Amino acid sequence: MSATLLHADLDAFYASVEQLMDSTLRGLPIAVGGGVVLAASYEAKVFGVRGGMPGRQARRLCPELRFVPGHFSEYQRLADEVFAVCEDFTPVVERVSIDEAFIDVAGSTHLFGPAPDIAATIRRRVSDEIGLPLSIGVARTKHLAKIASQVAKPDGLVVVETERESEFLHPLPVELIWGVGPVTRERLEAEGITTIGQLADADPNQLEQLLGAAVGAKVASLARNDDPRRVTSGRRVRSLSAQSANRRRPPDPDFVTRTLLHLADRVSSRLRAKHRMGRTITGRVRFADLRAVSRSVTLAEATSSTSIIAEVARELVMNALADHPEEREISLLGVAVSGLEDEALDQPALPFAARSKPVARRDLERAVDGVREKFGRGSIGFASVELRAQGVPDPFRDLAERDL
DNA sequence: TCTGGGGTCCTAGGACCC
DNA sequence: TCTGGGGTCCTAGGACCC
Repeated sequence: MSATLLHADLDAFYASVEQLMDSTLRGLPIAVGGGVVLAASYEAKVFGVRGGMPGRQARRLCPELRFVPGHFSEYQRLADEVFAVCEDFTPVVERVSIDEAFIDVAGSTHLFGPAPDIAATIRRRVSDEIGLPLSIGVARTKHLAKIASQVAKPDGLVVVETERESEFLHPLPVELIWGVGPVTRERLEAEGITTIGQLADADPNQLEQLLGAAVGAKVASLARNDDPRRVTSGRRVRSLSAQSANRRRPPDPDFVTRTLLHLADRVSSRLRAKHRMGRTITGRVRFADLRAVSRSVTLAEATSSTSIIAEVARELVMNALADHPEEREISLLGVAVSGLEDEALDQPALPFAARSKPVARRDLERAVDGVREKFGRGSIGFASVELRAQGVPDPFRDLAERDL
């Protein structure tokens, strides 16, 4: 088997788009966002600015940092253009997020040449035609290709020849393995394991002891370079959720009710748009100290109803709050729906009054969906007005919940 | 003045059934 | 009557990814 699998990853994507659209931003440390850094340019990363970082901290690290508001619909449009270029070479393109994808060119090399040449052509075309830097890793497996693209950044191409895989992999730090985050890295380091090579040599039983059966086995097999995953397009979503952080405040029942209605509305309208319903509803609360708790319940029947999801979530959150009377303030509320099923067939065209209550309610909510489709989300809705004023802009939420 | 939002998968204990 | 094992579902929490 040869190296025909590509991992393509747009560099500092949101920030690169802003620099593309406004040439005066090029070469400058910029951050997309305000209260929170959603993305930082490479010039800003040099100072230690990272995505997810509070704006204040970022300013402290880099006083000349320029904050720019996001152009969220542009991000979607440009990313789609980039991966359309990839699809000129093969239909086997698996988007894993807005800014990255796996591409299997095994069936295309007889037309377009060796995989590294295809990768170089894609990079050149994306640069010439769209103007964005794209890093690509080429290897025999997904895992190696992904690591190669990380090593290639910024704006580079790294090819891992099949006969040099161990040579490439073993000196690299363990945190480059997909699934090794801060906690796992720390645990491994405590055992003296810091490189992938050391991990590959470690006793599998010891790793399972240390990390749990599943994580231990996965990490060990990736370190030993055993990764059978194929490139596939079209996985179905397994859960949908919405949450909103707020300034610390007492859990006033009225605020909780209105916020959960808004969140339930976001989740349920997405469910209805996908013709899906869910049986398990989860309510989440985060307290002032950032400790979070959740309560969930599985219903006898799946639902996509705004009012049912909102009401159940309210009960769950109220129960969670009652279990923690010592907590005086909350900092986040969330709603999730899982256990998804395809929507049941509609009830036949009974007269409105003769339909069951849930179906009548769903018809009402569908009507709301229809108005929004025509006039925009803000045109009609549940408790959305006050929520818009706080936190992250809705266009970013829309982007985060997009379908790839 | 301690960090956004949307996801996936795993674990562990308990309930319940056979 | 007691003991045992296996399987599945549910719930709460956690690690990790983009």
